[in-house]
Amino acid sequence: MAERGINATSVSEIAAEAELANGTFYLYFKDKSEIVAAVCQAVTLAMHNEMSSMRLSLEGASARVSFGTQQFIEIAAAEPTWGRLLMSAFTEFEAIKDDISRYMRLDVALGVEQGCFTEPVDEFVIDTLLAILRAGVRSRLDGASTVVGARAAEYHLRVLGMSAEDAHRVRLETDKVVERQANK
Amino acid sequence: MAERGINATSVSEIAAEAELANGTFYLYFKDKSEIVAAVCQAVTLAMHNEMSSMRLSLEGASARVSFGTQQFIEIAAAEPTWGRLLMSAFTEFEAIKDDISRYMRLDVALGVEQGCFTEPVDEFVIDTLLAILRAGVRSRLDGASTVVGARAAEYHLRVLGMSAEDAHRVRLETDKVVERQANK
DNA sequence: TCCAAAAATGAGAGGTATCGCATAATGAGA
DNA sequence: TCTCATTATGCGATACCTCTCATTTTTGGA
Repeated sequence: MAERGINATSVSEIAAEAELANGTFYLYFKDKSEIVAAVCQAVTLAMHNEMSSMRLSLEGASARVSFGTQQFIEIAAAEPTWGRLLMSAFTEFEAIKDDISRYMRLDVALGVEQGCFTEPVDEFVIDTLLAILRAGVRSRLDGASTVVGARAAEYHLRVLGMSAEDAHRVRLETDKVVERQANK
Repeated sequence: MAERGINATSVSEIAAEAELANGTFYLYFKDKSEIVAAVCQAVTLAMHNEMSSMRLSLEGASARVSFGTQQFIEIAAAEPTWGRLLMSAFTEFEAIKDDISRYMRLDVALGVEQGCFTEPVDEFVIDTLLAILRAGVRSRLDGASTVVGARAAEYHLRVLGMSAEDAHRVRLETDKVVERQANK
């Protein structure tokens, strides 16, 4: 599915791979989209694990948001096959939203507590941040440079209420950390 | 298609309505998605026309962006059938992006000229603004109040480099105009 | 050994997109 | 005005797909 695309992978193929008949597939998944969601959940979990230790080492919530955003985009770009799969699942399935936003929510809430974000943590801010993240990943997969990750990170901070200058400063500071992570 | 949904409308039905055979459909559209894009293009054009006179009466680019964003969301919410159609087309088809962003581009460029926006007008800002707009429409269609329109407008201005306070001020000022448009 | 529940099956209904072929429209030259 | 090659338009059988459902097979506790 990751290699040939979602549409090019038929349910019959999946069933055959599992040595089951076509119809049996539907006993385990409501429809084709549900298995895609399940795969994406695993992918996002792996992505979060890959960056969690470094993310948690950052004290400031704004730095965490900045780092998380850039890193998510870079990881997705480093594995375009999975990145693309994730993108196609992003809008089609509600379920995936929760998985991707889980850590984002925590960081944003922390930022409000720390006083660096003025925006309340509700469904709509999260949706907005996710939308920006998605735009960043898409752009990066389409060939844009690493700069889009940095910009997406700054946009996140701006939406959360930080001034353009502060957002820029925070993002510059996380660049070292992003660099360090890239060399791992 | 608007009434029963995209998926519930089969190509054969469309062809039958046009009094043509199934296969003939594909002489006019590459695939089903292409006719959806064409329909959406017409819808967005109608939406822009509906608000263009009021939008152009605003002098400041930031006010135009704020008004345009809120108004787009409200129009889409007022005609949920078309709004939903638009949303499903939004991510699936590149073509629709250009139609929706056409006027946004002009307003943002004007804002840079007027000095109220610091962000360069490139593909990625536009993608980001569109992503936020989309999140707003979706949220509104899912039952959120008119507040999401206002918030989406402020987020737009923040991403474009305005401080949270300035963005808020501009948005409050456009509220009267939005009100006036709603009563038309 | 029996049998109800659980698991699996595959035919079939309805969909999308393709393709080779048939027919209609066009327009340049005699 | 007629002819006819060329191009545009239309057709429907076909391959392959998704999802449903009546039916059959398997399983494991009594």
